[in-house]
Amino acid sequence: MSPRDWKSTLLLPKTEFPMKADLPRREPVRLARWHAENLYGRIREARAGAPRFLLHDGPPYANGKIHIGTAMNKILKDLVVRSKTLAGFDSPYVPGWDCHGLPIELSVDKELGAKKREMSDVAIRQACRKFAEKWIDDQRADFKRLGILGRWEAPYRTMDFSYQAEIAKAFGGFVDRGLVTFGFKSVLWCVRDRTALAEAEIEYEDKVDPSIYVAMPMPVDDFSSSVWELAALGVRRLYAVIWTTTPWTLPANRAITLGPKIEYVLLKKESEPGAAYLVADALVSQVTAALGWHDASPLPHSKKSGETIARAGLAPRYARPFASDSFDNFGFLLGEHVSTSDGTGLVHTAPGHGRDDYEVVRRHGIAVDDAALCPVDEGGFYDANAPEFLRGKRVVIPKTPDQSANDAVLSALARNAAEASSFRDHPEKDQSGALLLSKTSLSHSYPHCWRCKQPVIFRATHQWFIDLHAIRDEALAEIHDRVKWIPPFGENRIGAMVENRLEWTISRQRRWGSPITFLRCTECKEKGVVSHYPAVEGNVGEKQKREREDFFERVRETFRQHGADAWYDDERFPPSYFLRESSSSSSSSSSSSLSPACSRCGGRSFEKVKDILDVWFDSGVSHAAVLRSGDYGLPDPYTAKPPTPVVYLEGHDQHRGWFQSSLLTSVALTGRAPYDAVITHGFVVAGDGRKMSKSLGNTVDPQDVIKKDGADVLRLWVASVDYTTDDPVSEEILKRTAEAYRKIRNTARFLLSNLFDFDPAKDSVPASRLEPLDRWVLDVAAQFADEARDAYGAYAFHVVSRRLLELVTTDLSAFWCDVRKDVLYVLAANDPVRRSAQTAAYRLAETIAVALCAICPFTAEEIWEAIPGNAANPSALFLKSWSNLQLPEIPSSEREAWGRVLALRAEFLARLEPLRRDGKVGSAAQAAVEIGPGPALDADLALSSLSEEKLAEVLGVPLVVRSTATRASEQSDLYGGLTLLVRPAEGVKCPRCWQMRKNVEPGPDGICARCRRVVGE
RNA sequence: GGGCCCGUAGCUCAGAUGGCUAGAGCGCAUCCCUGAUAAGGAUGAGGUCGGUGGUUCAAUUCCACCUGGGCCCA
Repeated sequence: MSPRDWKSTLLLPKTEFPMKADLPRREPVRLARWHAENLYGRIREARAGAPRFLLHDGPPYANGKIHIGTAMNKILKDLVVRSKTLAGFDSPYVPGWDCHGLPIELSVDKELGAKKREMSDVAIRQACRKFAEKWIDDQRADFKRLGILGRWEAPYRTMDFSYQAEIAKAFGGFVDRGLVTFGFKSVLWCVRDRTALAEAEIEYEDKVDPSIYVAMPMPVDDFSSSVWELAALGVRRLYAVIWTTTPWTLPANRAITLGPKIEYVLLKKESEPGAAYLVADALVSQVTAALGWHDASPLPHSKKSGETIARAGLAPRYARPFASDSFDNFGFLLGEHVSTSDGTGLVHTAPGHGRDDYEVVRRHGIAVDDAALCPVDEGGFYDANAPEFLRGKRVVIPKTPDQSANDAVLSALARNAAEASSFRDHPEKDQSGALLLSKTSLSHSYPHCWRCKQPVIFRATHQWFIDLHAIRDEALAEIHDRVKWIPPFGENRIGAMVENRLEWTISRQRRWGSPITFLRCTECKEKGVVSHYPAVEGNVGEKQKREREDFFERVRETFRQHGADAWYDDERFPPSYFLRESSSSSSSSSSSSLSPACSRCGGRSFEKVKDILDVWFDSGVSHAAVLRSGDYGLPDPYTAKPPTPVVYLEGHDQHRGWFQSSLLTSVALTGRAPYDAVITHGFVVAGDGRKMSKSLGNTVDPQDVIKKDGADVLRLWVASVDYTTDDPVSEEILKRTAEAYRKIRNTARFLLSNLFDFDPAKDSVPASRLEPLDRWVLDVAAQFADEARDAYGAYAFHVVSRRLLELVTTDLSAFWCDVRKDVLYVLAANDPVRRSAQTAAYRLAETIAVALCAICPFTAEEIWEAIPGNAANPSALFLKSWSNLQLPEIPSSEREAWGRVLALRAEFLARLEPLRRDGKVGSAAQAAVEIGPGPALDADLALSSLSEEKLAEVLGVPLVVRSTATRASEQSDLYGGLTLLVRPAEGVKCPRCWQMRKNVEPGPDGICARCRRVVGE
């Protein structure tokens, strides 16, 4: 006869909650339900009227699949939104997309191929729109799959008609403030395709160019004599030596740039008494070697810094070549970009043909607005601004040697060299007296057009700018005084960038974007004059101001209705369309109102400017287009009372990008920063800390993680890293994350499985009647909840996830759950002690679900709905807040007492180990403890209401004996030398509760007295 | 080349204003349990705190330089 089956009399855990998460399969099901029941909308309704908190989405660019960095960014945002909701706020989230711009246009170019040439602007733009829409759909599906909660059915898109209208309005606002200017700027230019190129359209390839040294004469006059003791040095002729690989830019020379800290000397040749050549001290040997000047050496006491030379303050100081007036130049300028790694340390500066050149001139406050600064036309030919004998020569890719600008320039210079008198009156001679000192050739890396593969040039072209001078101080004040930067170094970073930024070039010669809505007078254009309507200048009369306002309002209305495509549709919306009076204009217009005229020539024929705005302008005005306009279901956060806090959260690369464009536009238009706080995160890198790249094969694809582990694991990873630095991700790291996930899941499952017969309404034990151990564990949960709430408040998500994991592993799984099994399984269902433990388990499960609901929403809800009483309305979890958690706390004295008791437990476990090693006991359940006398311990036990019996439960042993004897060998460090003896427990293992008991009944079916009482019979 | 930032055990993180044998969780090793079971528990081994120099009675913590890495510029 087999022994009786006591197991069936136990209340063993029971649950439907699966141990295996199977997230890749289950998450989509839950997602579909959230969508079907409009969870986002329900949360909005439930939180209506609550204090509002606004995370404003920075729009990702709609041209490809999301990568791990995009995923992390969106998950972090979701953590903010969900944790704020959890904190009781109404925290809406309207996701957005950045839709205009070059990358999309280029992709569409590629798709269209030759067809593009026959397509209208509007048709091209529609193709771009389709392309963006496709990727928005793709990305939206991925974001939703990540569990990001938001207004996905109505996101904002910078190509929305309403958004385009707001862009145009914002642009008008800039014009109104007088911040928009028009001028020249050096941009990359392909002379074959006759078009400006963006950095992304450039390929670097080797090219052979002339390498020349040129000496430009400096007059021996008051200026030069104020710097050097020329008379004493015996100098009668003075030259500044420059080096260049683009001789064709010499006719555009306007300055020589020196390094402020670089030391310069005067070189003298034995063979050429009376002449001196200015070069950088550090480059003397390099230059003399290159020129073959074996007899050259620096003049004594001629060493001067660039700063000294340039600041001497007397102009002009050198003769520039190829000019009718050689002294018509900006003289010596200072530039930090000057180096002594090659050349002469004196940089030939042509603001019409170089980016640095342009910058250095602008930084000296010199306007670059004269067409003569760039004597090269669209095809790369010298134009009327070049000396007559150079006109028609081509600066790059000449078809014949005769057409070569470089050759023409070099021979003109050569005619000067060595004072060859026979050329004195040659018509194709440079008159400045510049000397070609040396000409060799050099192979170097040079930018080429990616389409036609030809070398490109820098060429000054008409561009639109936003002048940042007027708003810089305001912007800096906002950066430093209003905005909270998280982490704090963001303040430095963006502050330095804004301080050093000269201007914002906002025009692009492209089609896919929001247009710069100005008209240009065609009559003036024929005369080579630029005249715009409405007035560009800030300082205009009332009438012009009103005209301008009307015009931009007309544009805004049109775009709102028809989109910015209207600007490109000259048939339906000719220039005159925009010149009609705005419908919102209040003036009683006479029916015979004349269309406006060009302020310069009085002409009435206009064409549209077809440049588009820099895409950073588009996304930069999202605060206006999305937050202020009301077009996307959001009440204006800035005028709300009290104002709604607005937070931006992006990678720290956006200090130069969106954070800055948003700040500048908002300051210019409204005088304040658009955000109250800016959170930045680092970049996702590979496991070894290096950047991810497809060629290295070290990328992690979010799709793969979702397919393998599920979105919740990816989310837990995001929540576990300190996002303020770079964030490595690798298979190993994700494996660790998945393990942590399983730990949390299994512990929750244990709690749930012990609630199968628990009805919270009927069976809950009030806090005052909870068992000491359960009071303690709920206090631990309360402490955790406080810390988690604070950490969420500080956006320190990794602190939340770490603390949650610690709670779950240490306090729950390894201790409370383990020790509580006896009570939960063995006692009668309704035993108050068991109900106490269940009450604790119930609250703990709730706590885990709530704490986890932002980090792992799928799993949190799964836990939540498995809690008794919640199945009917699982997503109610997402309407909970911390205050819904009922976690009784205990006095700190009791908490501290528990701390010491648990130290006693640790000591006991350590002392148990030798017995286990010797095979005397298997586990704590087979051990007994004899504890010596200790008044301090007695006090702690009293504080924590622990009888000897309950202390035994805490230690997980069947018996604790207090003895009066003190044996030195058993002394511990606790309680001033408390004695602690661990030994095998006496008695017999009860077949029902598996505890070692002395009171087990004899016979094959004998059980202990406690079990007998439970079982009855 | 410049600006900003980062570098604590295999992994993720703690380590106010410099001060005990640098901590936690995970992982790992060994052991236990088999009534959370493709689970659970215990114990333990792991760190020249990126490197060098300096300030100090004392530095992971302050300073300088170097090195590796990231972002943004040039």
